[in-house]
Amino acid sequence: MSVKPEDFFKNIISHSKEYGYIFQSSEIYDGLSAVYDYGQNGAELKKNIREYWWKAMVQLHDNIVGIDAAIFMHPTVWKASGHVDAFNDPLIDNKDSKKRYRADVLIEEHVAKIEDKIKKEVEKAAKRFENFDEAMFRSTNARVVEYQNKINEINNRFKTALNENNLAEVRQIIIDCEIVCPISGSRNWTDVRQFNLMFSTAMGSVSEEASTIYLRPETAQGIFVNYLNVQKTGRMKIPFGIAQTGKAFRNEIVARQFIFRMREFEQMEMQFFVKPGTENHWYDYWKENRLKWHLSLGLGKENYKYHDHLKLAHYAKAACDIEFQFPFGFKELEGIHSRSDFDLKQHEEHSGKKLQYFDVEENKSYVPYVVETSVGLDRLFLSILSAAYKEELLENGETRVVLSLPPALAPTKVAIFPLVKKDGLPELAEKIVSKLKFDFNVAYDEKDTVGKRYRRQDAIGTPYCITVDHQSLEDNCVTIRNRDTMQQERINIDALHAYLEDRVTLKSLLKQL
RNA sequence: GCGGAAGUAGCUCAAUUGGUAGAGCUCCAGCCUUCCAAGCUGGAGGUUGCGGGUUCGAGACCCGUCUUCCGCUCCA
Repeated sequence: MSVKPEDFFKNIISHSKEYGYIFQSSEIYDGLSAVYDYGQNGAELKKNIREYWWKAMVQLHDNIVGIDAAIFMHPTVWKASGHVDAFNDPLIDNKDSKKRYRADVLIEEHVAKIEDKIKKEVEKAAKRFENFDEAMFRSTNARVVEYQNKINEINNRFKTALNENNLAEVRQIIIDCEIVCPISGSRNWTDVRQFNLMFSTAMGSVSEEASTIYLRPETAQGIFVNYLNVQKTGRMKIPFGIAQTGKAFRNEIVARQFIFRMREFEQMEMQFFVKPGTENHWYDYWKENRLKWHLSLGLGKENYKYHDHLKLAHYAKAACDIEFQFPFGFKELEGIHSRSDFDLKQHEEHSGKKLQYFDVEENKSYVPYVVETSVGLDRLFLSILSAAYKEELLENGETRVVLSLPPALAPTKVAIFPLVKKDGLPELAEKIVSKLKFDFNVAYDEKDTVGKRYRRQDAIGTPYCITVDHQSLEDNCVTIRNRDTMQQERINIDALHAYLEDRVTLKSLLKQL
């Protein structure tokens, strides 16, 4: 590929728009930042990816079932999950170094520094005196008392400021403490801004009755709050899983890189409930199983790798990402997390309901542990699109743009052309269309030269093109042309259905798993 | 959010120091009848991202705003 990487990514974005895959949201009104719409081809591709995931998870596993929980949930759900706190950081920028910090972290670090000073005083004194009484020293030594008062004052001010949501005061604390930026060493700070990563809206028709509810930032909680419903009504035995696909919303500070990080995105998650003590086994199982699923798409083994997390989220015991080589580098595609019993325990606490499982073999109840697989549908879409997009230089010197999508996922499976627009060829082509259209997405095109029509289908990733010629009227055969190799073979019209069935259906992918 | 670059037809790009917005491809109708985008004729498509200002006159200059791309953090 002679194209520069940054141009290559730009070309993919242009191509997506030009061929009806992805449009920017509200484009005629100048667009909306980090929100995108799927066009006529994008919607088909996305639907096919979702369906492949769903079948691989739900249909092929007899112990996994799927649900579709609402986007709106009771506000307490997000208190229990930790999102209200964890997604709520006061941020401040240093104007000189252009670095961004969490205001609370800056203050906490400052307090820690003062505590260090106290510690040093204590250590010095401990060396000087025999029979050293530390508590006595701390309460009487003038310097230490002064330090301690300072710490108390800062902490009190900070706590009050946070409770009152007084961001100006948070900034004032930073200024009063003479906190400097570690990089620039300056005190040239911006205002403190609160970034709530959850979108909120109001429920209720009358404003007094209205209560704030959130648009879910992840689909997982819809599974956890329904865990008992599904387990009981489905007579599920541990280990079992609950799968779900759906929209989630995050008010990202920096949302960028096309559809990689959007404010509204779609997740495909599966929470697997296991007996405590077996979680490591299932964690390893799903790590392997999910990579296998990705590899079945045939986009190249070298484009995937695991990335084990060293720093873990508050709920996690172990976590790893499956990363994909996007045009802008290896980035997270799917996360596999060992979430322990954190979520169900939290919901037990906040709801007051028992969310346990009675294990007949063990003859006791316990809160199951959870292993989660969570993949971003839009990221998956982008990974497939960017691996499929190719600008080829042909032997005759021409270039060809082709989307080598996995045939089972392609929006249009087959295009049917009459070689010329007369002599009864269109009629025969139409006949083939009406025969195939019940089982496959088909396209019909009679405009321009056949070569041009091939290229148009290449550009949207149609895996096969069927051409009806004069000979077809005599021998009932047509040529079928392969998108990737551009090779043609002659095949009887009656054999078309079986030919396509073997090559373009989800079944062909599912069989590999 | 901060800094840098950019925004002209569906796409890629022009437009002399400020003087009537163009080309190629695409698209549509027709001719031709050809198995890999290249023939012929005609046609559609733009309040130059949006709003204001300077000017006799702005695509160009100034201010604001929106959006995209590249860096700085988190995540699916």
